[in-house]
Amino acid sequence: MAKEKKLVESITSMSEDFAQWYTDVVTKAELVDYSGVRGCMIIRPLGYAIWENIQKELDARFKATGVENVYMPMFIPESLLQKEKDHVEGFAPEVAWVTQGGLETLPERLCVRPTSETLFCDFYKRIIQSHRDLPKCYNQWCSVVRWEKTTRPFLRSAEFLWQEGHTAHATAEEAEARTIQMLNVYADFCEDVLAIPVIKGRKTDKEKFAGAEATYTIEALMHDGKALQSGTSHNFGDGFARAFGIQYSDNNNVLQYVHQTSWGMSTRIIGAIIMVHGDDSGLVLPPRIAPTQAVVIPIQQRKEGVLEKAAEVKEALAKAGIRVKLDDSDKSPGWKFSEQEMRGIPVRIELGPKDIEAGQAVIVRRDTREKIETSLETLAETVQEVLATMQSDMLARAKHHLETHISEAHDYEEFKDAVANKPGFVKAMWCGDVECEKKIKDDTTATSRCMPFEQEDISPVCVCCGRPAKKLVYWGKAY
RNA sequence: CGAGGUGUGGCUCAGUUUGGUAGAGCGCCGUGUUCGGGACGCGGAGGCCGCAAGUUCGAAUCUUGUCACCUCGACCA
Repeated sequence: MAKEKKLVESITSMSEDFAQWYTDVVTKAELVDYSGVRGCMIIRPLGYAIWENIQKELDARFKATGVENVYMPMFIPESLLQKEKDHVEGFAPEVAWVTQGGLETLPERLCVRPTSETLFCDFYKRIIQSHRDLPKCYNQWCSVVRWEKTTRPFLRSAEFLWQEGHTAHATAEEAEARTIQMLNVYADFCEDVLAIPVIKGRKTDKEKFAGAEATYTIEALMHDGKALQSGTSHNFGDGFARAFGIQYSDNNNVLQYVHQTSWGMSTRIIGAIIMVHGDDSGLVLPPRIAPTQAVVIPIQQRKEGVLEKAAEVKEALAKAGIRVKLDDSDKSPGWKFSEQEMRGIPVRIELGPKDIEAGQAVIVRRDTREKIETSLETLAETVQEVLATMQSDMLARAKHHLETHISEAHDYEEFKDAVANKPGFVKAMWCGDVECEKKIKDDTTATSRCMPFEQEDISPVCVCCGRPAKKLVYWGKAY
């Protein structure tokens, strides 16, 4: 009896089958639908509204650091893509090609952008001549295409939405500073707005972006203990500049190569919101990102005055700046409760004849189902408070989950046991040799997630080979 | 790309072994009673069974081919 009743029978429970739970939530909360094109998803109004909020928040943060938005073509001539060797090798297996225009075969095939470094480089080469032209800090919101073998809504789709920032700087120091700055923008955004704590660190050479000198990442931990790379920021050094010939005259009139960065966050982060906060009743949206923060559910709505009062309450909340809706459909209240929970709306406000008589309403939190009876006079303020509390509680819970799912391994047996039996990140020392990374992956399927900025020294030797250790690495199974 | 699985009203599926008038539940439409955790009555609409050939008097069912999707691996945000 103590066991919580599962209110929504149509969602597979997390503990039973996490992958199926994810698919159920994504489709039943109407975030996405499958399309007629393999691996491509239809993002439905709720899913897209979440993305719009993400865009709004991130865009403001970018612009506060001096970033300007542009738009690049979605096609890249093959010759352009070929210019940076590591880059093309990294992306070649997953690009889509356009070979025909109208009825004619194209003289040079066009790649549908998997990312736009080459286009930005080609453009920067033309518009940068002097140190006075620097820095250039451009960003674009667009979709990209990667011909993935297996796909999942949000987590890995053949076409996905993202933003990609591309900057060019006079010095290596400036480029490095910008790389770290943008990583911090992502990390702060995840914590403050999405209530998702992340581990910040640097990727190993094996895991870094094709063509980058250094890749920094934020890694989030999903409810099932798997890691999700949630945003990346790359320092290209002058590698792309040399490949594309992007040079400027410094103040001594000496030609110098620019130093570049790029950084991106995609609709994949919506998958993180789902898998960090969701529960067996469906989606749970952090109030700050929720398209609808509160829904007013009238009880016995055909009774005299109920709907009118409900509409009044809704207006009052809207006036206070709360994103609120009134559900006056003729479904039963129980149905509406489940629907609200499935779609992750942070609070619902129940309002029936009894409440109206008492001059109150019942606020119910999505995350805890706590019921709070509140006077109608102070309802807006109380809802604001509840939303704020819920936001911070969600972050605290996610932090607790993260902290309690990090284990340490000092030798290989301990490591293999941790990967197999302790879901989450495993901290272990590494010698820096890619062969050890490969062996670990072959033996355990875990990959290096990052070398955290906050380094510790938990053992003098590599967890894999026993040679002297160079770095502490977070390892884990990843999406 | 490897291994498995599934295609039948909007959804979930039964029917296929043994060929013989296409079914159920949910949803949907109309209507009335309901309403504090997925209400109920009555009436109704909706499917050439993924697609294409073949076998047969007759194919959702048998044969061959083909396409799509899902799950798990290898590759990636």
